[in-house]
Amino acid sequence: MALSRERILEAAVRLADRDGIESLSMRRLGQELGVDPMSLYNHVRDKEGLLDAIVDVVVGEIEPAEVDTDWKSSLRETILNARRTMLRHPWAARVIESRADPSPSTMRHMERVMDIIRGGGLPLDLAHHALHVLGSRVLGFSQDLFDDSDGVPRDAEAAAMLARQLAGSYPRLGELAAAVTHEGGLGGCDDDVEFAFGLDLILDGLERLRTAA
Amino acid sequence: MALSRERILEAAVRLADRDGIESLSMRRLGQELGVDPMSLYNHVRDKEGLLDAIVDVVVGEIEPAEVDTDWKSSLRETILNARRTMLRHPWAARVIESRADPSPSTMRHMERVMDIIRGGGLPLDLAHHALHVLGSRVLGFSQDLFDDSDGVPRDAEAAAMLARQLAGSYPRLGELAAAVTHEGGLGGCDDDVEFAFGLDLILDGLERLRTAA
DNA sequence: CGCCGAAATCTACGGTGTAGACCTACGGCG
DNA sequence: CGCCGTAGGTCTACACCGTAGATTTCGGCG
Repeated sequence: MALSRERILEAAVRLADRDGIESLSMRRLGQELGVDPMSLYNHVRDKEGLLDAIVDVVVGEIEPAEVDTDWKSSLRETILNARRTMLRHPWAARVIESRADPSPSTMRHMERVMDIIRGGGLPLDLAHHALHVLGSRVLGFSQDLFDDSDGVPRDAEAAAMLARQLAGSYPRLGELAAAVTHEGGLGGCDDDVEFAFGLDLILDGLERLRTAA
Repeated sequence: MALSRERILEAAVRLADRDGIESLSMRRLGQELGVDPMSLYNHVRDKEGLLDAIVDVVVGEIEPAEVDTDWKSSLRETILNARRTMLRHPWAARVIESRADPSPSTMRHMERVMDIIRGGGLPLDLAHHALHVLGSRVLGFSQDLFDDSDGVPRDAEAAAMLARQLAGSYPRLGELAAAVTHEGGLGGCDDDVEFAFGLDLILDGLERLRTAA
């Protein structure tokens, strides 16, 4: 089977999915394909070019939303689709952020997003703000500062212990941790609902600004 | 002058500021300090430990907000202070995102943020949501998907050209680019006002949820 | 002085991306 | 058929990286 750009990209994505992005080296990739590492350079400018390319592949996997008269629903669906894609390739967010310029499929995605926003009747300046405030969320990044579904899900005992010890130096975070780890009120911390909560808060804010204008 | 952890960290931050984070290697850093690279390992576990440490230094530079009765103003000020710090160290955001756990000064910062939020009267569950929706914004990351102050600020001619060529494949982005590059309506694209816009939209949304509850 | 422990250094190993020379196979053409 | 240009695969080699492990240096103290 002849080496080809497509085969290289497919293998690269597979390797990153399986072993993590830090394991994606030209040598490992060549090995994966049973080929000399230098052969890859006939199909890809350099490693940066390879990363550009697999980002393009992954972003290209995002499904467009169904046509829908309601701009908020369409946008919501598009962004949740993006998030689903990024969850399938956990390394992708980091790599995308490290690219200087958006890839073609990223441009296509942004165009679709912008089309939904403008089609919904938001004026150009508000649409511009919307793109900024949504930020990397339009590509499905949850952009959480740190993972507070920590404390190991099932070990409620240890989690509560950690929350209590946290409370010594950081009382406010301690009470939060205690509550999140089920001991107190809000049960657990579902990333999906948090993502949706933030997204809806932003979309609602935008709509309010639209009707105000 | 004896080598010390403090001197190492200071030099590392300086080097990253000056030459970019990708130039920060143990060898380069040793050279910067006129010392054998291996000497650094007497004060730092390994390179990851070094990165952990300089993140902690940078986040520690964030100034707390003045005491203020208005939680929204205090939080706004804290977050804008964080942003100022991050703008001084453009590499920091990327490095912070690559850490698995928050550093001590990050914890302190989060504690202050949480204290402001809770002090403002937001119930615990809403405070939890708030931390998530603010995400990395609490550390001042603008998390823009790509830099749309592109097109080279001063070269309005070329920028308009680029906008027009963009309009071929991506009409919605094209009209946006045209407007942003001053030719149309909204003049330019100020990252600071965009950051503040998004922040205020989120803060206002949170306040509305608070009063609704 | 001698000794000890910590800090600094030296050497070396296995990894990285990739430049440049080399080889090889194949399609087109006289 | 023979030839040759070219595209793609391979080989070798270089400069860099992080760091393990052995070794040397040096300041303070008995």
